[in-house]
Amino acid sequence: MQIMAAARLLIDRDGWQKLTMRRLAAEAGTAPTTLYHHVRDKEDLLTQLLNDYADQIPRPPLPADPRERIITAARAIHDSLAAWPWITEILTADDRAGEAAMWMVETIVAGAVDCGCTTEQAADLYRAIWYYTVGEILVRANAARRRGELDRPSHRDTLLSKLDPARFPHLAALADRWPALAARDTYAQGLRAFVDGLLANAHDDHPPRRA
Amino acid sequence: MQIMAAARLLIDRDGWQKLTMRRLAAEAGTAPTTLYHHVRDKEDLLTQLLNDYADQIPRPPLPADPRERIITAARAIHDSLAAWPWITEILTADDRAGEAAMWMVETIVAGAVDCGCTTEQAADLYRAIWYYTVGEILVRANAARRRGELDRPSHRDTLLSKLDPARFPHLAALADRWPALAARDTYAQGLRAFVDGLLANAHDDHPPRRA
DNA sequence: ACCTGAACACCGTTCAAGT
DNA sequence: ACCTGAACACCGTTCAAGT
Repeated sequence: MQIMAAARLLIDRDGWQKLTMRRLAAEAGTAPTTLYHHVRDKEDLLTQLLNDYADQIPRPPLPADPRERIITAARAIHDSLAAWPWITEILTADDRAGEAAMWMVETIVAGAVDCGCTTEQAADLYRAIWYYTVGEILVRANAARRRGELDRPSHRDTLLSKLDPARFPHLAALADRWPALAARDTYAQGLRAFVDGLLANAHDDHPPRRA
Repeated sequence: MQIMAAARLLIDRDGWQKLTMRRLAAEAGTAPTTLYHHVRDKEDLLTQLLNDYADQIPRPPLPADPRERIITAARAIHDSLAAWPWITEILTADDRAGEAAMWMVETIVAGAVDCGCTTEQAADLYRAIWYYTVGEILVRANAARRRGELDRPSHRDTLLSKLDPARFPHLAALADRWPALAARDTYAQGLRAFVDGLLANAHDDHPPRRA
């Protein structure tokens, strides 16, 4: 559909905050009111965009080891969302996450069960990983956007450099290295630690058949 | 300030999406243009609201054990943000997190260092916990808002109940229990697992002096 | 069927003018 | 100093009317 292509173009060029029905109509070469014959309202438009994108997320080959399957599935979703981070904002603001992402949920829950979790523990593990993934994408995407918009010195960085070393000894010592540290992509590393911790804690409550 | 009190009232009553300069002026009993003598613009207003709230977050007494200090600090921030979740949206969208939250960063970094982490590992640990915390609050707050707005059946839940059991065996089996499981507050449990996993992985790379 | 202009009920913000 | 009405440049959406 013509409209969806125009919407994708505008979002990539100007950011999704700048997408309005009127701008979209101008880009698509129609009247704003015409759009309402193709989508119910703006929310519906964004949902369709979300689902189209979700359907495109490639399913990676899954390793045999269940723990690695969990990590592979989470990383696949993370990397796809990170490539178009505004999608995540709709995903959390909106309910209609499509069936497209369900393979990831199933894969993670199945992996956790194969690691010896109960189904409840597996569901909790999935949710914990989802929270971590969403948070990482939102925080880092907004930080990146700000770096692009602002000229140079972020508020947080200047605040860090002026901290009282008596009250904040570790932060003051880290201040000049902080921007470089915060810019690193540590998602995968954190994910691995999280999965390890979640599985270990699950086994404490409910030891698996064979350790 | 009169204006800030009115803003808090409106946000609590109607949600922060509904807060507009014009509505706020009406509530405060002035003209919309008058607001601009007290705040630079709408973003400035939200930032002031954020900082006022952050200053109020109580600092809990910190236990002696460094791992428990990390968990206590993270939970204190989490619980405060969860009580007024829209704050988190501004916190991620906006850069100007005040000095008020810095004690939490310092406490977590210091706790990680006391657990044997290098400063880099401590900074990574803090960031990972922050991502998890932000994600948990945003996802759950939006889910709760939707439960309030929508009449009853969430899209996700109906989608879950119609899953093909052949392709999604675990999810299909969990479908009817999913809403109840997802409504549970598992933040603290996940936090503990995450901290355990992060510290264990850090020690693999860099074993602490005394284990 | 598909499209549209006019219109409605809103926004955030500026600025010259009032007390 | 503090406040304000008029105005500007926008929004999303509806609806009767056009082809």
